[in-house]
Amino acid sequence: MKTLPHKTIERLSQYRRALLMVHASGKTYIFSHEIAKIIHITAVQVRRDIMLIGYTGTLRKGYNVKELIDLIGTIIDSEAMIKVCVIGVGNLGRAIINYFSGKRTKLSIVAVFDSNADKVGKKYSGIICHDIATLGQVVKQEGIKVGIITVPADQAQITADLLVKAGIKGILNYAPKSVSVPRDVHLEEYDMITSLEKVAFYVKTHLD
Amino acid sequence: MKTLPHKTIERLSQYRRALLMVHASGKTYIFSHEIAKIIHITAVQVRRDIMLIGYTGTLRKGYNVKELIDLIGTIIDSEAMIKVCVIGVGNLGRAIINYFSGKRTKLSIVAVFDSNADKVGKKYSGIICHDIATLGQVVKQEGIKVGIITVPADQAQITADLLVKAGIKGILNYAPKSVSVPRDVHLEEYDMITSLEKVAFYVKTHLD
DNA sequence: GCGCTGTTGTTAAATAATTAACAAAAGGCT
DNA sequence: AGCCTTTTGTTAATTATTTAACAACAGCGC
Repeated sequence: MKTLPHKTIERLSQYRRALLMVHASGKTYIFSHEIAKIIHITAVQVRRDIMLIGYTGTLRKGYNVKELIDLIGTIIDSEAMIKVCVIGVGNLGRAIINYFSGKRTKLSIVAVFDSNADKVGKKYSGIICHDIATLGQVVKQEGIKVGIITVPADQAQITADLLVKAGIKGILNYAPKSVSVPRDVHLEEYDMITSLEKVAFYVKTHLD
Repeated sequence: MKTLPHKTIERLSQYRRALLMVHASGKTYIFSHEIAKIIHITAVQVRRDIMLIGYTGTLRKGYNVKELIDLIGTIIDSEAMIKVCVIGVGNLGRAIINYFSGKRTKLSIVAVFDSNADKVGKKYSGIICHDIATLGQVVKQEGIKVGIITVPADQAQITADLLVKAGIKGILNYAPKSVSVPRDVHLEEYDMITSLEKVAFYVKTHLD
């Protein structure tokens, strides 16, 4: 299969989440427009994405929910479990740990790091907090592949460097400062202030 | 000016953040490639965005940092202060309140809501927490225009409905469930699990 | 002064993503 | 059976965004 569009990858994750809920409710087949409704996009886009991953539904019955969930799993999940760590146990770090724990079988937060001595040794949602000084060691030992940065802006780059040095392959950066990483490390960045300012912008222009 | 691309709006917010730092460091002029370096994008894109907002730099000197900051302000900020509220004082809600308070002059979180009686009446980063039952009243009274949803997934839609009914014009939804709103309310949604799964996907494909 | 270098502003080309269009087929209805 | 409706799968068109290309020009070195 040729490479999937980035946006399709994101939507596949959303489709799965929606389908899991639908599946839990006992429904076995679903139409493209029903999926579209849940995610608030168009049915065409759903069908197109599903076409891209090579799945085929049944005419006039729609897609088999279970099969589609499983297929999306084979596309976006790794065969082996991917281990994740969170650096920075502030409110945001705790929100992520708490919110994420146990939600996915192939993706798991296995370690948390902080520089604050009061937090080291404590458990957060069952995951023990290590001293950030031990990051390299723990990451290598556990085979952690992804790091989520939730430290203050001024420590973002240092943290990213530490992660890269430890052999991490993917970084999700929530610090309000862009970091640089080598080409072979996948980086996603998200800043809440930017999003809020964007909403405010459209609210403003709408008021005019 | 014709309408700016959505992506440009996002970048303007990032440019401003970067420029504020540069300004604080005492630098008065900056080249497009310097801005690009900070944000990790290309210089062409920076110049193009700046062209779109109608600013003109000085050849061989670059852009006047202060002027550019101010111009971006006139584009993305509202003339009057835009008031924002947060619904859901869990870890994520607190992270946002804490992180955002006092960062912008034209955008301010003025109220927080929760349904948990233990939280109502308490202050978070100086902002008092109201009972969610009073949301409509407070929003109207204060003239709040934007709401940030940080409640659990199963309460997301109810919360969105409440906000819309109260007359909110923009919503930033962090609950892991898409909500529907009328056409005239601007909606941004962001889900951390989707982002994490996306990173994991690219890490996986890189390992192959 | 003249050519060289570096930088902007802008138009054009390329790439990415969404939306439209529609043939094909399954099932219901008469 | 024949027709109508619904839904998929796919190709084509459209729209959005990024990237490339390059003219213009300011200042520097000689």
